[in-house]
Formats: sequence, structure tokens, C-alpha cells
Amino acid sequence: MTENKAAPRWLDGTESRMWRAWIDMHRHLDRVLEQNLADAGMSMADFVLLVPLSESPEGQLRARDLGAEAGWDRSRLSHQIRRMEQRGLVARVDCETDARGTFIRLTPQGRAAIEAAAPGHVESVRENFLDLLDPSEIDLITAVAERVLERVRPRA
Amino acid sequence: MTENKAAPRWLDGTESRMWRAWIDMHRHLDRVLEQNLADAGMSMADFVLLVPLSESPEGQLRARDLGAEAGWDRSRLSHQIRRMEQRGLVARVDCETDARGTFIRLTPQGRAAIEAAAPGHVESVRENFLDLLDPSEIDLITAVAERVLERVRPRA
DNA sequence: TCAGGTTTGCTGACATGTCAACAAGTTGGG
DNA sequence: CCCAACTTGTTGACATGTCAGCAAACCTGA
Repeated sequence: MTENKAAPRWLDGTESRMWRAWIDMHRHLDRVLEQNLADAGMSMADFVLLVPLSESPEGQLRARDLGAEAGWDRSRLSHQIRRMEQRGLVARVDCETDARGTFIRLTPQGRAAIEAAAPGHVESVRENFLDLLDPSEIDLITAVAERVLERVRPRA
Repeated sequence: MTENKAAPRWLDGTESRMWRAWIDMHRHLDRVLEQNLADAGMSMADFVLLVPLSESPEGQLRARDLGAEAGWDRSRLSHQIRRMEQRGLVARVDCETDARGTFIRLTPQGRAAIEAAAPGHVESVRENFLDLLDPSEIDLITAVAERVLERVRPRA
């Protein structure tokens, strides 16, 4: 090849305006949602793990499966579970059928916490995001997000 | 008031599908861009600070102004600048006219680093995001992002 | 059976982000 | 001028996230 680095295609005005708005929107939206959950005594990290647990029929999941639901690696999950266990939100239970395994079980406090936090969180997602979009925009953004995901999601 | 908490308006199928795709897209897009910069020897945090510095006519900015550009608080900025200073990317220079102030100055290495990293970063933003959108989608997403920003941006 | 590879979860070291508090400097009303 | 309020940057403690590596348990093919 005679050329492995073309001149960079810098962003034009329209593109950089969008990119900046996009980045800023994320930062602030995350901050608002995080703040909203903090008012209910939990972090986004807590929430992300408590939701799949509370939706599980048994009220518990293998650490492996919880990690997959949240898209977290094992290490991060283990650290976070330790902290949540110390706060009484979850408990670790040995797995009978696979001695390597650990079930993460929602405690009554954990269930109370997620049930207390969830309505306010959903309301905040609506107030600060969904309710600002009309149905056609929701459809289009869904399509875009899924298209981008297809590109950036780790190859299965 | 007879009622301060209505029944939560949970997300319907369309909404939750969008919300999930949205969250996942962000997570993976951030990861891909971070990885791309890591290949050039820097983090997104480095990049975010080096860009305004490199665009400044003097090659330096007051810490105050750099923080405002990046939308960072003073503490985070100070810690990050210390780490970047240790790696030789920036230097701290006293401000003559305000003894409280500190200029953050781009070093030659810092400039070399940002100039080496920027083209690949822009290319990655295009490959993994912008080039997947057509112009009307870009316009719509810009409008949506700015509308949401208006709602979630801290009140000036 | 059993040796090698894989899966699972944990840990410690380190990098990064948040928070409250501090110290020094600047500013503005009286 | 002077003092209270504000601004600016730093620091230390702590919370969180990443990474490499460990050890135990599981699985699989010869």
C-alpha cells in the first residue's frame, strides 16, 4: 500500500455540534439519574444489579448470570456484591450443584430498597428523557441505537 | 394533596426496548472509543483535556477555564492534571496576574500525543457512529440531544 | 480414568472519580 | 482601608472500576 493514513476527516460543523450535544446530554442525563437514585439511598450500580435479581423468580441468580445480565465482568461484580452484602442488600449463597458457583440472593432489605427506588427512577427517566420525545423519535432512536449496537457490540 | 405518589408508569415494550438499546449502545460505544485511544497511549480523560489545550492559541489555559471546557469539577481536574504532569503531557505554570491561578500548559510531548491520537479517534467516531447515520438522522438526533440537554443541564 | 483445558469467583494492586475541607488570594461594600 | 464573602486550586480519605493472576471445580477426549 502506498498510503495507510489518509488525511483525517475532521468533523464538520453539523457533525461536531451533534457530537458535542450527544456527549453532554449523556453526561448530564447520567448525572441526573444518579442523583435521583442517590436520593433513594442507592447508586446506579446497585440499581443495575438489583433489577435483574428482583425480576428473577427465585429472587436470586448465579453470579455468572447476574454479570451477564448487567454486562459486567466477574471482578467488578464481585467487588460490588461484597459492598452490597455489607450493606445488607444481598447475600451470597453457595450453589448446591456447582461448587464453583455462588448465588446472589436478594435480601428483604434489598427488595424493599429496589421497590422503593424503582418508581422514582422510572419517573426520572420519563421526565428527563422519554417524555421529551415523540413516538416517531423513539422509533428512530431505537433503530439508530440498535444499528450502532450491531457495530460496537463485542462479536458473539 | 390527597396523593403524592401515583402508580408508577412503567416502561412499555417500545420504551423499554429503546431504553435498553440506548444504554447498551452507550456502554459499548464508550468502550470502543476508550480502547481506540488506549491504543494511542491515552485515556478519554487525557483526550478531553488535551483537546481544548491544543486548540488554545497559547497552548495553555487557566485550570479554571480548562475545567469549564471539559465540564469537570476542580478536584477531578487537579488530580488528573497531576497524573498527566507526571507523564510529561502538561506542565503547571504560575499565573502572573492572579496568584491563585495556575496555567495548564501543553508540553511538546503533550502536543505530539494529541496530534498522534486525534485522527484515529475521529476515524473511530465515524466508523462506529457517525457513518452509520444518514443526514436526516443526524439532524434529528442533534435536535433531540439539545432538547434533552435543555432539561438536564444544570441551571445557569 | 485422568491430564489438560475451561469456567467460576475472588483477591490485591493500582487507576480513577467524588466529596469535604483547607489555605491562599481576590473582591466589593461600608 | 478593612473585613467578610467569594474564588481558585490542592489535598486526603474514601468509593468505585480495571487488570492480572490465583485456586478450586468442572468438563472432555484419549
